[in-house]
Amino acid sequence: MSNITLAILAEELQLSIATVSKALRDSHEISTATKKRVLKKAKDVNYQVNHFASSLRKKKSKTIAVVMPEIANNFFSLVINGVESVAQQKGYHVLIYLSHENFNREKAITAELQNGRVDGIMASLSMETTSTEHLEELQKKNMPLVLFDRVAENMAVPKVTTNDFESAFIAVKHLLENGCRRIAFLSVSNCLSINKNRLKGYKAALKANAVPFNSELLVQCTNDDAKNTGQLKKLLSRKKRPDGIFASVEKLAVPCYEVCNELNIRIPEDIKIISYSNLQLAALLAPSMTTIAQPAFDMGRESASILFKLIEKKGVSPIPENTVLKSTLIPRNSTVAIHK
Amino acid sequence: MSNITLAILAEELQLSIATVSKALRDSHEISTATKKRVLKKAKDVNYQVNHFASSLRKKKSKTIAVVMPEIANNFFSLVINGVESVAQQKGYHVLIYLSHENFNREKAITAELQNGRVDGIMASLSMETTSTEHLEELQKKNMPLVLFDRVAENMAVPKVTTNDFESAFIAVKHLLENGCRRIAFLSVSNCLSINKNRLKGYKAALKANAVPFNSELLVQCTNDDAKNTGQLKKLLSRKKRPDGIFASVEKLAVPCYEVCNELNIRIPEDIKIISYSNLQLAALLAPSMTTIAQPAFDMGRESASILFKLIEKKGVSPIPENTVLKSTLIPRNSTVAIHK
DNA sequence: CTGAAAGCGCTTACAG
DNA sequence: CTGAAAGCGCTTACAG
Repeated sequence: MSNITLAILAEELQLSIATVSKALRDSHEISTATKKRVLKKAKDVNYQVNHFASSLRKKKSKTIAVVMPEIANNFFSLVINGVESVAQQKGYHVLIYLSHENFNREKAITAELQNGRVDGIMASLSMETTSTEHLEELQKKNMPLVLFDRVAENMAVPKVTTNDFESAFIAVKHLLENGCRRIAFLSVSNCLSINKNRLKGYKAALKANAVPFNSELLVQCTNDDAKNTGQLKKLLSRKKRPDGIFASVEKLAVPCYEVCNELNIRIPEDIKIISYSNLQLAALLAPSMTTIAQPAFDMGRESASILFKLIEKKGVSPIPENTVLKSTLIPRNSTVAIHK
Repeated sequence: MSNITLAILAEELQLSIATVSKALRDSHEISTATKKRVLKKAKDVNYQVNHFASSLRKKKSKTIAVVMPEIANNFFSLVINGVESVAQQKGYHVLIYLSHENFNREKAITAELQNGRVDGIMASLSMETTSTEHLEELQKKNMPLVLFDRVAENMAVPKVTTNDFESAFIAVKHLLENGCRRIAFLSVSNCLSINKNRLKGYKAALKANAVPFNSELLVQCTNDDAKNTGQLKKLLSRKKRPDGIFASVEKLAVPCYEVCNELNIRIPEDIKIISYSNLQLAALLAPSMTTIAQPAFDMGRESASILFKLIEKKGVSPIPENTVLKSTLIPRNSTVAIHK
């Protein structure tokens, strides 16, 4: 990367570096004629500001980091899409880091981001994350931080979530109304607030319908697909097996379908399934899957907007706001009541 | 972001900045005792090297950019996953840029990356891209560049692709063997080499089976989902409608299913469908979809590895290598022959 | 309106 | 083994 510097430009134009620099950033101190000359030359030789020098001097990087558990997942890639849409518009660059649901990895990532490489951070926590010291470290350094979806409720930072209690309540109510009485709640971690809220919604729906809560129907899954499938097989092989499944993550729904196929359990006749998912394809499954769609793109866009406000210290209330977006229940054939 | 600098560290340790800097990077010039002291202190106060100062000085950013058409797509998110796996291991940071299949956006992105912000670039071209001047600009500046999947064949840079001719040949052969005679090829752009190769494979398979080529069955799709659906509706409403569909992109297969449902065209009885796709879920569709799975994760990992070699100028042959990975045909129910 | 100079925080060739 | 000094390429307060 041999590059053109301000010094070279200044030399060729017979101007000082300062003048060229100011002309390039359209300073009012510089005459229009000079600006024109400089701009033309800069364009001709394809001059590009050295980002490191500029960032070092200005102490701003115009870069944000998005830290999340994974990316090969419709939800998170839609989030990135949303983030990119704002970032691009505001001239920010987006670094991506994946924790792979691993707490230590998440800690290592946030530790590395403290050196000013980024102006702000968006994070969605790993399923293993129970402590928030690594995030508080960022706060202490005044690093703008926004949490999304899988947030730490106790932290005083802006959070963007969906209405987890409500959507779980509605989903479980939907299952109950379609005749389910033994509804298994598949979750991915019981540490995260998102799951706590969904569990609360689940319990509240049961209570509202006078269905007793049964802790045996809470299944905690992991990041290991094979293990999860095994666990589900066990669950669905029980004598008193569930007649409804409420999956808190898209990736848990797929093995449910697979295990049901394998064990000849009919959906929705024998068991009804509903899952959080953003896949359009859910409509084409056999049977089509009832889903709760989270506004993933909007979450990304919203989180990024808040982060940029925070970075630019514009219109930010001293008390961090919680933004709660609404998920949508999309009823399909995996939960319809079968009238015999 | 109030930060600890080398100067502060040096002050507290009563050492020179140079010594502290060298100690931190484990220079052989520094005594073990001093190194220990410095390292301990650095850890205590959570010192982090300022990335911009360091990058400016060393002219290396330890950052790469991945430029691609979109991300809310299983293929590209799996690619990112692969990239991240190598980047993380090699201590590189990953910037993501989306062209949204827009040529001008792609040009703007690559133009912005010329200022040394990144040490290298991985790119997959937009469906609108027909000229490669913007990439040649990067080459001229000696920016390490690797193209993947949607590559510009004429450029002398390392390319990572899949065996598109072969996989198309096999897919079309599969359709022919299952009785199809009028096979529609849905493509996304005829500029990209990937499509040219797939088209060649398509034609070769027809020829090998003595089925005449019919240009009416080539359907060029766009980035506009609604438009594509309309086009497909027209195609499938024709009197002499196709009896087989070969979709070159995952996102074209889904509307095929939808339109078939709408028009009461049975899959696979009336029409057989095969598509490039990496979705596991394809197995759970109604009917399960025959796919050609591209090794997306491997492509990401491989491209990134080559890029890092290029950056570090280790073991790079003067002639850029073409890496061709193999896709896999996974036969499912959307293409099985129905024996009456 | 233009320019000289300081300094952002680091790394490294050189001196001692 | 340690340190003084130059310099990466930029921005900006200040002088003229």
